[in-house]
Amino acid sequence: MAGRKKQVPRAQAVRPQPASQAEQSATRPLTRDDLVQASVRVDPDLRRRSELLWEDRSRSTRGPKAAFTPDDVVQAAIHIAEADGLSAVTMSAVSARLGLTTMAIYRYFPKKDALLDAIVDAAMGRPPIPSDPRGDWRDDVTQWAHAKRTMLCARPWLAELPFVAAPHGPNWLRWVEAVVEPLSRIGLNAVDTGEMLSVIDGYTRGASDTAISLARARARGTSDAEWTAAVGADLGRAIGDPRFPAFAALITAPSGGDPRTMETSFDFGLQRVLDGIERYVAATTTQPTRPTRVAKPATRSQR
Amino acid sequence: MAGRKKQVPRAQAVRPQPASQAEQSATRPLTRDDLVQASVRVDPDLRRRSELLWEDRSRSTRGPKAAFTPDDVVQAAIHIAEADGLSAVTMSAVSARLGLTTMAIYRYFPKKDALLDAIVDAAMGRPPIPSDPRGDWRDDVTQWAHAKRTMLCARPWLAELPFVAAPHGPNWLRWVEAVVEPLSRIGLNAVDTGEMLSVIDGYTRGASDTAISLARARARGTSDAEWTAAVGADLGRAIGDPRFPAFAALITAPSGGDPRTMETSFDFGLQRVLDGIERYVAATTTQPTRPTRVAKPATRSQR
DNA sequence: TCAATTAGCGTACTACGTACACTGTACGAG
DNA sequence: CTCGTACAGTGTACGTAGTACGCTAATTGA
Repeated sequence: MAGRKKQVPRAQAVRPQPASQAEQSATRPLTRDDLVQASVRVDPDLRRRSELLWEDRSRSTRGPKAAFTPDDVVQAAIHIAEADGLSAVTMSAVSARLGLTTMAIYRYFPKKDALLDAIVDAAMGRPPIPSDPRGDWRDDVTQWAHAKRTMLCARPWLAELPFVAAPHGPNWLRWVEAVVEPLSRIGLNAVDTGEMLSVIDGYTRGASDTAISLARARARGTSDAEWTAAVGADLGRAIGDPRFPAFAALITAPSGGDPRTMETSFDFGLQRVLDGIERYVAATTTQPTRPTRVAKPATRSQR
Repeated sequence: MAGRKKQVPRAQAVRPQPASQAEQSATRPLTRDDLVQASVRVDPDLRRRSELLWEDRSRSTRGPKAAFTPDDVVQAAIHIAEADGLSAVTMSAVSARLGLTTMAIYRYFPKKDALLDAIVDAAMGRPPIPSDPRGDWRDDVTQWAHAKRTMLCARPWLAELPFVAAPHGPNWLRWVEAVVEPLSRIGLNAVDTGEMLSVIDGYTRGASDTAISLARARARGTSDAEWTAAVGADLGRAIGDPRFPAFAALITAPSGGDPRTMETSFDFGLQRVLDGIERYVAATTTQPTRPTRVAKPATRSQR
């Protein structure tokens, strides 16, 4: 009943927020400070899901002993997801794997959403530990990005979940911490450091999509040849279509004997991103009075 | 029956591809050329879904006239998604909106998957048209990235779909074309142009996540204050926790009177990415014999 | 000892996707 | 003009998933 679907009455039209709130960040733009403010009044459903990720689940000793821990349930669900994909993770399947009946799972997680939250966080695992605090931040960030990409590719079923809106659990914070630490070594102020975090994490997740798609196809039993054929067939529709001349030229151009694998491509792009960060760092530290680089949308601010 | 779930038998263990294929891109690395190869033998289900996106749906004149077009169905579904979220898009709801019974939808789309594919492509809409071919590529790419981000934020329910594995429809190709065109103006070779495409699109999608999350909260009726409180409450758990010192320091640091909105933050990061690309362009064009920049993973290749 | 608390079970209800058979309609070949 | 073919939409029914609710039994603090 407390689900978040259909909270809005059907009669309400396309624009759920008529005029009371900004639709983009126009009238009341959200700033970083807003995010840091203390929580006052939160959607109780999300609140509960978040708490389930963080709270210590060992309160009462009364009653019969539980046969499993919440983590056992999560591991069972992850096992099913690895084997048969996320769609096979049903409450029945998870309980059956533990030798329980369907409803027993609800003693561990009140909703399937909450279980999925826990699965996401557990599946992320631990990030690599950065080098010593005197190491080169660029090496550590590179290692982090590759590790995150590898993690995402190893669990392609994670991409089937709405990654964005899930509550942030301990492992999520661990991953963030592992990249903020080297980024903090750059010497930028907090705001800029946050921007760099967004750039690197954004690139890492966004640019891993193709590899994730391949990994998912493999997990489904599709051969690499089949996958490339399917993707190639879609992209190939651009060839000869007058609507897509530039893209058609791109994919038909010879690669010139420099075949790059997906991972080296990822690394190549990552180094460009890090180059851009370094250029900013150089410009900032050389010139202590950093100019405010606020750009109007769709307009290049600075180069 | 033809679904892609449970194709792999349950007994198969965690690693679905034991030794026949490479697990990462180690033994048989996939290169860009593989993608361009002609299609031979493809998953018939995905094949069909892709064809439904491209084929001309006006073949036979026999039989009764259809009351709607496939696009009418898609628009009805999109309307429901905008109003009540993606979970409200059921076959019943879509047909009811058109004044039909549930099963009538299957005359237009054989599976819900196929309908969702069409919804995704239609919801992407048309990209902005690049400036004249003599314009600055950087302006056009910046405009494109902002437009894509705006598009994603305007339809936050798109993020609930597994964006990655969906077939690529006409609008998807239009968006790609719209950014490949200015990228082609840089003067890089095809391989490098493809890399830059990946960098920019990856950053754009990945770095839009927070804004999408906010947009989704708004669509659900959550106020901005509630959303910031929820996110802030999660992030705030880092404060005081010895496991997350760097991140705690980051979010507790004063912003120094330079509050950036989400959109300016996005643009700031985008300009860093474009800086990195420009730096590479400068290095490449100055020195015609471009060195092969292939990095081993987790190791910086060049700076 | 006993009352409170809680693990797991069984039943039942709802919603959703969709297979299948059926009805009626419109066109085109004869 | 007619009639068979092809197709739009309907109605029914089934399987699966999530989960509300109440029950039983086990465990332990008071």
